Amino acid sequence: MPAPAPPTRPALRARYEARRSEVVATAAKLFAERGYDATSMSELTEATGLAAGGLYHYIEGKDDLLIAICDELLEPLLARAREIVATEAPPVEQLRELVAAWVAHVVAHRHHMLVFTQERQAIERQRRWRHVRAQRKAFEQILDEVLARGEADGSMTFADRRLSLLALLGMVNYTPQWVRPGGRLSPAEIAAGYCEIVLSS
Amino acid sequence: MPAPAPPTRPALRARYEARRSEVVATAAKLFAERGYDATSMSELTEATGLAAGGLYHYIEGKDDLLIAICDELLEPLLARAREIVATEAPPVEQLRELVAAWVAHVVAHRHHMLVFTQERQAIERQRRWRHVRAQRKAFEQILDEVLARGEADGSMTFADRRLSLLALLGMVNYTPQWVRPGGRLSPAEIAAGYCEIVLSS
DNA sequence: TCTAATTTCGAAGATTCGTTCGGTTTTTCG
DNA sequence: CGAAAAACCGAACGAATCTTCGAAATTAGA
Repeated sequence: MPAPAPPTRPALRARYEARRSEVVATAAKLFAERGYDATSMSELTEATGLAAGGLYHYIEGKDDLLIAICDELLEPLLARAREIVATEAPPVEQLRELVAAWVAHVVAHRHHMLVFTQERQAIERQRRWRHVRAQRKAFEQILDEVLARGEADGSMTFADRRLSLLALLGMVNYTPQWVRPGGRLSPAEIAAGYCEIVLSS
Repeated sequence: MPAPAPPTRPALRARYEARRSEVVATAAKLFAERGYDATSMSELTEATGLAAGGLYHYIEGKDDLLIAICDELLEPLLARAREIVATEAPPVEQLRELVAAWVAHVVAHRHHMLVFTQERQAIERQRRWRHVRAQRKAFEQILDEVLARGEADGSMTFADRRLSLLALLGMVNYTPQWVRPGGRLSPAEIAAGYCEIVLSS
């Protein structure tokens, strides 16, 4: 997973990874604003303060950045989602927790999320894109299972559960396109609103 | 609006416009599959059967295609939406008609719609992108006004009307990413499902 | 302090891409 | 038919791109 020349000295690993993560975050911002293919490496060198050679010390190539952005977005979200569904809480409560964590994550990592949703074709032409797809599918399955348990115990009602899942995915994935930091609604309020819309059928 | 060399003979205008529209549709398919920046003009010449020079008989440049795709998508949809809200029907009925027409349009023009939603940054760096933005805003305002009228006469209830509008936009805009021609649900069923989700708060 | 590891530099190279333009073929219609 | 318009061709150009590589500068740790 790490780039071409990760340091062998253990003490330097942390600094290296932190710097790499900075580079990835800078790339996420640029890619979200201008698009992946339209962002040149020279724009990235300018934004990071590194020269071309220095940049390639932390990444394998431009492709690598796309996968890194998705990984940094999906891995912690998926971990949190697994924590929540491991709980004994009833399905409705689990769903509220899931959507709250999800929306908060999406808002906090707007740039990563915008790259993830807007650059689908660019991601799909990378070598390691199946890993990203697997993580996305895993998260969607966790959601679906919670909806299914809620439907089974009668605490949720859906005209078509699959459509409700897709609607929820659409809502949340669209959120980073309109949220503004310090906007009228907090992430928690947005999440609560989405839950009410989906659950009150 | 037309490309560099539109025919002066009136009888040929129709054929010219039809061929141009074919080119735009072919471009929409390629852009939707591979992304705008990642699609080369030589791929487009191969897909259209035209050579480079012949292609530029119908378009001003690669940029032009992006705007043309959005225009062909939004113009008829906006016209239909204006027809619907000019009706005397109650807000709930108007909303159902709007969403039905919208979803049907989005499914019928999946490729155009995928380009419109996925290539936002590419569109925004074009000269004529404000026209596209205005059409999108106009459609969203029509939707918002219908929701507002429904809320005013008590036929609809929203915890937060703005959030319900954004949720609806998210659902429908996400639809082309998962619909398959001949899938389990018809566009009409999808639209009805979305309306139920949004209205039953 | 000294050395080996790490970080950074930046010009050069190879490739790809969008567009142009002079000319040719096909079609229209008087 | 025949002349003007329309449609089309495809090689070539200039610009922009990502990545490489050898060397220099900096830093860590003994």
